[in-house]
Amino acid sequence: MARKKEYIEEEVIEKAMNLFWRNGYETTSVRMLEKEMGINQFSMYSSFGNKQGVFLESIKCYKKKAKEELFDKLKQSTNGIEAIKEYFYNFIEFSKETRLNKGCLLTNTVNELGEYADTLIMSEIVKFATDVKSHIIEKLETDKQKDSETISKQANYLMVSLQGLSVASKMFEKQQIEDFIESVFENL
Amino acid sequence: MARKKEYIEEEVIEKAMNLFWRNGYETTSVRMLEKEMGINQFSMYSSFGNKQGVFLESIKCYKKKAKEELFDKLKQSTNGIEAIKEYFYNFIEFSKETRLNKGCLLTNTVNELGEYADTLIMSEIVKFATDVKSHIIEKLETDKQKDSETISKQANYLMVSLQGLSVASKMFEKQQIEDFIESVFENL
DNA sequence: TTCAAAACTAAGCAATTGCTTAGTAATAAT
DNA sequence: ATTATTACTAAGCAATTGCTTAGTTTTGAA
Repeated sequence: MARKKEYIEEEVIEKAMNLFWRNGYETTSVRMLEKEMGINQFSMYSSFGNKQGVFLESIKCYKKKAKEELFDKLKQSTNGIEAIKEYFYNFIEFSKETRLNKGCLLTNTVNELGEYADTLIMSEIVKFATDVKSHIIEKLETDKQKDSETISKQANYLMVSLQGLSVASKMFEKQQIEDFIESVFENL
Repeated sequence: MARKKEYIEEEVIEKAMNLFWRNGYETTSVRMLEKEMGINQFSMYSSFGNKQGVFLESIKCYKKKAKEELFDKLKQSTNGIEAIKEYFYNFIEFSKETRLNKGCLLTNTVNELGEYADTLIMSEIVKFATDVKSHIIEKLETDKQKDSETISKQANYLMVSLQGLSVASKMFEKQQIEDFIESVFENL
């Protein structure tokens, strides 16, 4: 009855996600998205509603990639704290760009949009952060000697360190980043 | 011979700086600057050339404030590592906004503009980061027992931690931030 | 083969962006 | 008082923003 789409939504969203990741939300225009996704504006709007819709789908795509390449590996690993350290190094690989890294898409976004960010976008970011933290807590809890207060404090410590890693890897060299990761885990 | 300016450049730049700090570079429009600075676009352009010029002057203003409220205090203090910890807490106070903080203006900027940032702006950011690091190294060196390799590694660790603090304080609550600072200094 | 439904192209919309310019008002040495 | 110099107001510039719409093409059930 009706004409078929000439693109696969998941495929073009992955392209959009990568552009947002490299470029940020505000400075990525609909024209740039058009080019990168390889589809017309009409198609974009009919598939995803508006620019924010494209971004929300991009976040979903990012979460999926992060799950596959970061969270699943963390869960599978059995060597406690060392597994979290591996997670830090995996994140650096995950967010690698050219010479410098592109950070975490969601950390970048909260840093760019701040508290004026759209409610929908913000709640997705908060959900993601909660997820990451719970994965870290889960790993910390494999050490039965730690009381819950220690776990909470160490989880906060690691979460903020991870944020630092995300931003710092966008402007610092490899050596400084590795110094940082090693130092973070020296005392746990 | 000629008419007098009806504003003091340093005064209106401080207002511009605060707007950029709260709002970011790209999302701050010339119209918003006009309102905040209380001067006409013509005056803005005749005093500072263009939007980038206003921002570069805002960076100078930020550096001056940071020197007065952060670096000078750090230099004066004599209690080694503890002084750096004080610096971390002072930064939180320095960047306080409403419920959440507004981070470091320069960290925000590098995170927003990335490597595509204007050369002039980027070099100001790098210079600032170098300054901060040298202040930290200077404080670390007061402990004569530390060899230069330890100092370098600890300086990198503290620099990235500071970046993490800047970003994390924009989205995390006070408790998590304080947990982080305490943990950072537990092992030094 | 017909035809309604959906997807395409491309032109165009109002609003906003950074920036400029034409015209007027204030200043102080002459 | 005149005059050259600078600062002001406010209107307007082209370019870009996110988004829409008019018109055409493809599709497959009837």
